[in-house]
Amino acid sequence: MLSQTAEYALRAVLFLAERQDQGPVRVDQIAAALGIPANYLSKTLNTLVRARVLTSLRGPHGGFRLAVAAEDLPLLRVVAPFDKIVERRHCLLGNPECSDRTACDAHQAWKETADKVAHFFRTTTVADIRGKGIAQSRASRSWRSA
Amino acid sequence: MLSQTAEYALRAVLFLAERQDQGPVRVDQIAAALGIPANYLSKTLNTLVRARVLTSLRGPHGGFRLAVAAEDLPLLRVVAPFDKIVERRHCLLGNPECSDRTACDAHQAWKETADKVAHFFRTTTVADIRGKGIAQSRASRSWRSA
DNA sequence: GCAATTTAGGATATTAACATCTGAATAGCA
DNA sequence: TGCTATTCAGATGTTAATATCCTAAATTGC
Repeated sequence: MLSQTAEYALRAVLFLAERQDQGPVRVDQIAAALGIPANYLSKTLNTLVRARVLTSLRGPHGGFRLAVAAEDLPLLRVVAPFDKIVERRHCLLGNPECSDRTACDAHQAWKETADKVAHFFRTTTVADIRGKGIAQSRASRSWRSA
Repeated sequence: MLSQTAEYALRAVLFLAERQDQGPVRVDQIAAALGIPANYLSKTLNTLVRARVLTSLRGPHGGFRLAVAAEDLPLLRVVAPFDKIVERRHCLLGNPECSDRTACDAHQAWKETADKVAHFFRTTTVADIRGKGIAQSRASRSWRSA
């Protein structure tokens, strides 16, 4: 579903959301806590900095922190730099010319499911899944009412 | 979403479903029609034969055909030999110890979406998406009633 | 049985994802 | 101000997925 890299990114951001008030967190701390290769995570977090999801600070007392409040950070923004979740999902069979009007055979049947997935990543924020034991996310709530 | 290989498999099976009554179809015919590398598709179709999705016939007038009626062939059976769609979807963050009872933070929020995807692949058959312009698949119908 | 055809599948390239290593920037202190 | 420890950043290597090539095995028709 998610690539390894996108999964690392998401887990790291969730970890940072927990420690948002404790100043910058070093990459080796995150890597050790989550069991992720430190140098690779460094590269991944760097990508998130360029995507304005995180801010970084070099030197002693440096590290990473969220650039946005967890409440205003949809999962899509964390994952998008690595996986083309929304775009590639438009056609199950990967047909580039497949739009809603000139639909391939699988398109209509798949569309509804794909929209659910896209909706989840767009509307669920980091804050929504930060605490443990959440019964229902913002995303699933709005589905039910839809 | 789907690996390249799984996508090839699905497109080929859909193509075969269209020609189910016209006898076996050669791999080079399928490959040419769909723009897929022929030798690679040959391997992929061979995997589907071992998975009892297709039957093959060698020699002149040989080729591939569906081993099952399109109505009785869920997309999951076509895709499963290549991608672990259902299994890996249990936890968004790939935590192997993450079950429904000891859920990771993201689990509950993700579960509902993942179930939708799994349900689509399990309940949508090749026949459901064979014809063009299908308004609503079997899968989406049952969601609405749920 | 022989030749033509077509799948089966092993061996080999190529590409992209994943992981590791070296270098650049910052902060604090002498 | 310049030195050193610290930490992020970008370049380099490694593995797995994708694609190609080539030979073997099976089937048909003559």
